[in-house]
Amino acid sequence: MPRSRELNEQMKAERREQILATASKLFAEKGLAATKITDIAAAAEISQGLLYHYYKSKEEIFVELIRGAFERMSAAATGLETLPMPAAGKIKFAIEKLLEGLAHDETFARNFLLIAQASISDAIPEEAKAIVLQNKTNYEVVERIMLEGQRDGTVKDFDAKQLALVFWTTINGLALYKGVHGAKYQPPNPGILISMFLNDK
Amino acid sequence: MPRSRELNEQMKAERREQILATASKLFAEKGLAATKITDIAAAAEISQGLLYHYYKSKEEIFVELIRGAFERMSAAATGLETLPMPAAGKIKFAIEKLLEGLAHDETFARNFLLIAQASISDAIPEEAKAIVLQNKTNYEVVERIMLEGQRDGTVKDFDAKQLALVFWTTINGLALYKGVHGAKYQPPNPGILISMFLNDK
DNA sequence: GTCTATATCCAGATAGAC
DNA sequence: GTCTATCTGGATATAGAC
Repeated sequence: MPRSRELNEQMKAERREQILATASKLFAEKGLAATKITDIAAAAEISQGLLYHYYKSKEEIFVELIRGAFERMSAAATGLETLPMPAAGKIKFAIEKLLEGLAHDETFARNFLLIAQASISDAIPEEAKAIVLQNKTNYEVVERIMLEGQRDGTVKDFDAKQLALVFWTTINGLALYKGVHGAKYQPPNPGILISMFLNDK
Repeated sequence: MPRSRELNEQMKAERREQILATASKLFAEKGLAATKITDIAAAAEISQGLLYHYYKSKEEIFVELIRGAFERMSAAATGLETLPMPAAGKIKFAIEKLLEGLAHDETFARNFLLIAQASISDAIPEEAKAIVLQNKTNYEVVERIMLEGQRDGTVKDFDAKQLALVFWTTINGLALYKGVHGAKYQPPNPGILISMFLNDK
C-alpha cells in the first residue's frame, strides 16, 4: 500500500519539524552544550527514547537547524540583489526589513541567535562550524550592492568590503541585544543605520 | 612570621590570576558549558585537584571573569565621559579606541567575547546573569554624550537612547566577528561608524 | 511509534597521601 | 601546595516491552 507509506513519511517529516522548532528555541536560549536532550524531549512533550527515533543525536538536530538558518538567510540575501531598484533603495529596504524582522518575527530573530551560538563557540560539531565559516554569500551580496551604489554615487566612498562587514555585524549586534533583553528591546530608527552607508542628498 | 604570610597571600593571588587568564581564553573560545574544568587545569598546567584549591567551582571562575570584564569596561566608559573635549570628539575618540583595541589588544577583544558568552546563554550562574543585566553604565554614558552633542548641534538628531544602543551593539557585533574570524578580521574605517552619529560638517 | 528502564560514560568535585 | 585516586551525579544513548 504505497499510499499509507507516503502518509507515514509525511507524518515523520512533520514530527521532525516539530522537534526542530522546539529545539530551536532551546538552543537559541541556552546554546548547544547547555541544552540537554531531556530538555528538548520535555519541551516537545515526547519521551527521550522517542526523540532518538527521529534524530540520532543532539548534534544532528543542531546541524540541521544551522543549515536551515543559513539557507533562509542566503536565499533572502540573493533575493534582495535581484530586486528591481537602485542600490540605495536595496540597502534602505534591507535595513528596514531586517530591523522589522528582528523586532516582530520571533523565528527570524531566533535564526540570528542560533547562528551566533554556533559562531561564538568552538565546541560545536565540525559540520556546523563548516557551514558557518563557508558562508560568505550574505557579505558578498551586500558588498556588490555597495559597489553598485558607489558607481551611481549614492553610497559613501568607503571600502565596500568594510561597508558590508559593518552592515552585517551591526545587524548581528542588534540581534544579540534583542536576544538578551527580549521584550525590552526597542528597535532603532532605520535611518541611523542607513546614514552609515548612503550619502545624504 | 608575618612576612612570609604576606608573601604567601601574594603568591596565591598570582596563581589565581594565572588561572583566570587561562580560563578566560577557554571560556571566550568555547563558552562556559563547553569548557571543562580539566581543560582549564591542563591549560594552566596544574592538576585538577589543585585547581580546586584556588577556586571552589568552575562557576566561581567564570563569575570572577565576568565581573572583571565589566569593571574594566565601565571604568573606561566613565573615563571617557570626563575627558576634556566636546561630545563629538569623545564619540570619535571612543570609536577609534574601541576599534583599535578590538584589532590589536587580545585581552580587550576577549572581554567582549566573554561578555557575549555570558549574555547569549541562559545557562550561566545567577550571579553572572545579574552582572550582565544590571550593567547599564556603558549605555547611559554614551547616551549622555549623545545628548550633549545634540545640544551643540554636532550629533545627529535621532533618539539618544537609540544612538547609544546602536553604538554599543555595533561594537559588539564587530567584536563577535573578530572572535569568530580571528586573524582574518580587517578592522573597518572608524569613519563608517562615526558617520552614524555625527553631522557632516 | 511510543514508552520505561537501564547501561555507559564523562565531568565536577572531594579525599587523602606526600 | 600539589598530586593521584576516587566518589558521585547527571547526561547521552540504547534495549526491550507494549
